[in-house]
Amino acid sequence: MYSNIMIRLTPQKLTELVAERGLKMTPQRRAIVECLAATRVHPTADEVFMDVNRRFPMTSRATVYNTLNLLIDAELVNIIEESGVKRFDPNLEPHHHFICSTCGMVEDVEATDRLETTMLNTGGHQVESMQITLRGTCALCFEVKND
Amino acid sequence: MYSNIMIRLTPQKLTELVAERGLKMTPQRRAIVECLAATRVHPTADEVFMDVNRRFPMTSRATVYNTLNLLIDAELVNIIEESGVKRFDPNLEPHHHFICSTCGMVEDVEATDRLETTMLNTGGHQVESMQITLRGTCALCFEVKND
DNA sequence: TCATGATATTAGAATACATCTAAAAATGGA
DNA sequence: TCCATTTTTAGATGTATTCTAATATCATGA
Repeated sequence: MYSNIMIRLTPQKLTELVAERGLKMTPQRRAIVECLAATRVHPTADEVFMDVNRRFPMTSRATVYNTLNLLIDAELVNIIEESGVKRFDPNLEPHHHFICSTCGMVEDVEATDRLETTMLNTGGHQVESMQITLRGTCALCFEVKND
Repeated sequence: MYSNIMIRLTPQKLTELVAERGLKMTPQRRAIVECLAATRVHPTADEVFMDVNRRFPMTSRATVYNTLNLLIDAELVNIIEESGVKRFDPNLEPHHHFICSTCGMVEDVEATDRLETTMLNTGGHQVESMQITLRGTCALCFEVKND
């Protein structure tokens, strides 16, 4: 399902960001980025917080939120909002999402050129990005339903 | 920009819903639906609350949230989540959205057949709906920036 | 290496949005 | 009109995020 050439957030990208902006490299920032870089489940802020605290107990929520916001601001992480929950997506390759209405799972869907070429009438606004969200029942939940 | 044939939530639809489910018709429910039916700005729950309170002072937030959730459950209203804010959309015609990154404005974008025919590889999941979100700078904000 | 100044982290308070609760009020059918 | 049921209400509670200000850490230059 996933190819290996996907562009992803890496610890190296954090180092670049920190240098660019005159920020400081900290173990917390590194741990948060490593957590994001290692997962494909689009974790929530709380999931990142808990993951980081396994390795760095005493990491505060404020630091997790600050770092996530820093990464979003730098466009190294995208945000997905669904059912009142924000999820963080470190996949930098243009792509879309499938969200399961039953279990809430969010999965990346490869973008195709065909769909990127939009014919939508946007009423004179400057369009900078396009995001498709597919909703439905994931293969697993569908199986559970029909047994 | 908007055609007149758009399918929209109407007070009549509320009446039908209430009859269908054995619920009761109340002035609060009617006022909330009238507020939604009359607007194209995709109001937040708080905006609905304030609008309804202009005509019905003492309407509680709980009632507004209950009614909005009832309408969402009945699929008479759709929800748009952006920047941590939920907005309510009474346009029932399949359509997409443009969101201005500067002012936060959400505008409906007509759906075209061409785009509905998706060629996306969805990895064996059952896709039930497709929602496109375009982001950028709206005509007004673009003008302000460039003067 | 160390001192220095700037930046980051922390715990807990504050805020914002949404839901829950239980008592009072309103609805609509008999 | 009466009555059972549903709805509404104000305020409490819950949940996610941001703010605060004191403390700790980082990285530069001496």
